[in-house]
Amino acid sequence: MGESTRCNEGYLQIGEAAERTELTQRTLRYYEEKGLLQPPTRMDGGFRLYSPDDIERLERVKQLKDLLGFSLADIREMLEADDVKQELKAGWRKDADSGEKAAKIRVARDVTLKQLALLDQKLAKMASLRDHLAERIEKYDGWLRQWSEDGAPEATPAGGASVP
Amino acid sequence: MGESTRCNEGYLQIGEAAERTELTQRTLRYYEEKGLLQPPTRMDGGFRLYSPDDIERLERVKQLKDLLGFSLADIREMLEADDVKQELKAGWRKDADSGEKAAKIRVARDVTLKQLALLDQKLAKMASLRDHLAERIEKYDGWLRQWSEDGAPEATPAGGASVP
DNA sequence: TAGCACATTGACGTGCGCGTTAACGTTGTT
DNA sequence: AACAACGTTAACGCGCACGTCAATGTGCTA
Repeated sequence: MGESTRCNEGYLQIGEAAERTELTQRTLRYYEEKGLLQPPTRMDGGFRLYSPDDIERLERVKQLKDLLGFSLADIREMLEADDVKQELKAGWRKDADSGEKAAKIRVARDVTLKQLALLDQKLAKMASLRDHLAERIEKYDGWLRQWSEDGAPEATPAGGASVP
Repeated sequence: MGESTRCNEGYLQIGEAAERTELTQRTLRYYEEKGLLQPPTRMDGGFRLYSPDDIERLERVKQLKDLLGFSLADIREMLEADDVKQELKAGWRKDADSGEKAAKIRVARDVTLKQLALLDQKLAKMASLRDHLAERIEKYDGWLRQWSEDGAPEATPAGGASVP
């Protein structure tokens, strides 16, 4: 078969996982080594098998790295809150006493809150920067208008980028 | 004198410049080496003297680095638009023909526009991430409420971070 | 003029985030 | 059984963004 319906239900080998996430195999192994993913399951021969959840996590790592420019260590920290969520999704019904559960959830909640606060700070600063840029553009346009009225007459059909 | 009213009008030596900007002397020299600043003026002996404009620029570099996580090369590019602004501020009245000026300004404007578009993309993605985090917190709170109603009764005065 | 804080260049070192190569094992097909 | 395609670990290398000496020169003060 040319098309690959290879491994069990949506589980991917490292090559395919790398393609899907647009990361390199080296990077996947590196992230595993650095504890950003819990080690994926292996085939009998030792080949890594990435679950859909693993893929999801890899995509979150990528997102965080591209977006925030954080170090992998920082990202590792941030993802620890995710882990609690995963533990919830998995078989937690029949687990230990509810006090522990609640405590863990509270920790995860607080961590997430701090992340949110941090993100809001960044967003605010970036918004401010954005406004500065916008102002500058208006100034430029002002100078250009004044120049073309006052001085030499020149057509000015500059290419524009839309700002939705 | 204990207080330092040292160099001429607001010009700072590298040590003080480093303090003001919260960067290291090494970093300042490195940024200069990499062309992020035009080389500052020197005293007779060769000591660097940073003008207020230099300080401003350093602070912008820092802001861009912290905020966006860009490489210094990227930042260098972004700052080239700033340079045009500076050229405007300086003696440009009696300069070359107005066609050149207008062309330069148009270039700067377009570069700035692209930066703005990029920033808006980032902002959008970050806002989306923010919403995800907020949703998660609500879910956590939901679980916690359900647990405390359904199961063990426990006081829950978790420390909160305000989100203005 | 001595002394001390501060600066200069130059060189080497460091941690991160991978890239690259080598030597070797596994899978699936023919 | 043979073969290509894919995977494994281990090790070295690299570019970036500086940190950290070392040897030397400068500025101000006493």
